Amino acid sequence: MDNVFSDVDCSSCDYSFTGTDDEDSRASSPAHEHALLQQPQQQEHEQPQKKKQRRGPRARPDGAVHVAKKNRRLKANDRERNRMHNLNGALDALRSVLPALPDDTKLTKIETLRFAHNYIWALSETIRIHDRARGASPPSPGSDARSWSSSACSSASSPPYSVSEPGSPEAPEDYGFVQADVVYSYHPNFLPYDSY
DNA sequence: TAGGCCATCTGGTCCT
DNA sequence: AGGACCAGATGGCCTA
Repeated sequence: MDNVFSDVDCSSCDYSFTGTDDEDSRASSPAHEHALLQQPQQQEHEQPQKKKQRRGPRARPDGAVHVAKKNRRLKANDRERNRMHNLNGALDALRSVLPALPDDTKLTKIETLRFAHNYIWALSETIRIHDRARGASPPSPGSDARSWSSSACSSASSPPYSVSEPGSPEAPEDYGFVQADVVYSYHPNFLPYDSY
């Protein structure tokens, strides 16, 4: 719930100003100089002998333009950071509604997505089987999650899996949950990663 | 120490 | 023009 940013520890925030830059790192804004210029990549590949050549004496634009450019970049970095934090928050929220693994290990991002996918599918299967058992009554109108499961999975086919990736399951049994009633006894040792 | 996972930066592209 | 989104690159941390 409130662990939305739990995995965003600030261990990675201890930016050390490396002072290297391809462009120019001197235009650091005091507001977030902590987020600034973690540009190790440029430094990393800087050849000791061959100094990285600028494109010419005019490669560096005049100060004002350059500073404006730099500021835009910094703002973009900030937004991007925020965006990723939001994404991680959503991922955490997703983790919080998934059954917890016994060893309390935190699912990785990809595992979370796969697990959620499997879990939704399994729950949908449960509902479908339950509905069928109650007299083959069609899914109630307006049913949301069921709609796709009853249409796309009308014959217990695999859930719609838009993210095609190598080894992505084609058959339901590849999803870790073979029978829908298995959901009731959700297997605590289910390792989503292994299914792929 | 290699490999996996992650956060961040960055430049490109698309959209409003 | 500026923001959102995306993918590649990079370096840090952790674990087998």
